[in-house]
Amino acid sequence: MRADAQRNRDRIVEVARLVFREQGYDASLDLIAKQAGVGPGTLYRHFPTRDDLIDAVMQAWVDHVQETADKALAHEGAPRDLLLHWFEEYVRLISVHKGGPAKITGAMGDESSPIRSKCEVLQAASGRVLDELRAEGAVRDDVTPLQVARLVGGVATVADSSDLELATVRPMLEVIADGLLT
Amino acid sequence: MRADAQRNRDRIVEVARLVFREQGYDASLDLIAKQAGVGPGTLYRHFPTRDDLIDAVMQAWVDHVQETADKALAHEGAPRDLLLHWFEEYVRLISVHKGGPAKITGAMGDESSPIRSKCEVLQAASGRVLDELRAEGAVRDDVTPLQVARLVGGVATVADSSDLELATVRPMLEVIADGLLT
DNA sequence: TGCTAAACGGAGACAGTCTCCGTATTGTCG
DNA sequence: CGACAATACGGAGACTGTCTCCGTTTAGCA
Repeated sequence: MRADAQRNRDRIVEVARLVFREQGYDASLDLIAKQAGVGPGTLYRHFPTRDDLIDAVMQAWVDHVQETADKALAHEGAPRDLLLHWFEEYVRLISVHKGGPAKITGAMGDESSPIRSKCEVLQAASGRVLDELRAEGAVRDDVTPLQVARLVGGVATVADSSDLELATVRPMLEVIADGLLT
Repeated sequence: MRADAQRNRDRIVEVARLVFREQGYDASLDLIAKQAGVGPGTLYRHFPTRDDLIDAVMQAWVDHVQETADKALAHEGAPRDLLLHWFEEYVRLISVHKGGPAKITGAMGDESSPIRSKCEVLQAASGRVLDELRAEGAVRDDVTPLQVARLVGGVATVADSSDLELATVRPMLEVIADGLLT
């Protein structure tokens, strides 16, 4: 890629990150282009679809997911606590941007979504936690990690769109955790 | 209301029902107006917001909810079966239109949403089923009906946006049911 | 029949998406 | 260094959807 193209691409992603955080994932792309000091054409050439741009913005977020999963795994205590703790972190992780939960959970399992690659990291992290517990025989094994991700993602989606407090969300996560534990 | 106004209103609702079913709740309102043979102004006077129109469309749906809840309650069998059966019906009920689950679950508990009145019927129906089971001491009582509605609504939202089969959804509902049962 | 309040409808302002293509910049090769 | 592809830019503008304003029409009543 030509140097100027790279520069512009970086600037667009940087601006998009800020705008998305402020206005949610449905912010105007033309506005992002303008704020980045480029024409709409340039933005659309680099990122043909909105999802492509979101995908780029999420790159940084991926590292954060990895780290959080590591911490959750290091968490000492009863399986229920570990599970609940991870669920809470999971909800927090996918809720950093307004509309994030729906976006991410919807993309999960959708082969054609460019966001999916990012979801895989999340799913992998989730899988690690689940495997850990499964090895101890603490959770039922007739439910796939993907289904668990969707269950928790569903709660996060509702919480996001209804602006629910963590205190309201926790009992719902408890239900899922209890339903999962053997 | 003047007779011609009533006629137009009815026509708009009727057309909207068909269009929403086909294209989902984000179909073009101007198109609905055109199909109903009225100007956009007329549509927007009757229904200032999209939600107001959706609300009107849902009126018929409410009766259906009532009826389904009655049937579920008449369902003989173990509490787990009753619960699971109701959950499946619940998902089906709120999924009749594309985008319905997100719309309905998001409106739940939002005082200002015009759709909420319709959700109340759903919540009431859900409450009846839950109360029935609670009376038998079959389900935990530290979770509110609203939270249950959100849990199941979350699953439906994900299922809707990911086009999941009922077979994929059922295990997720089982998790919730098992987490709820004492 | 004539009047008035109510209702209509469509032109058009506005905002967002996305593309096309003339112009400008980059990097390479003689 | 200079010229020439190749690459990238950007913005005008087509298109779609939302929503409003206001001149025109109509229903219903006296």
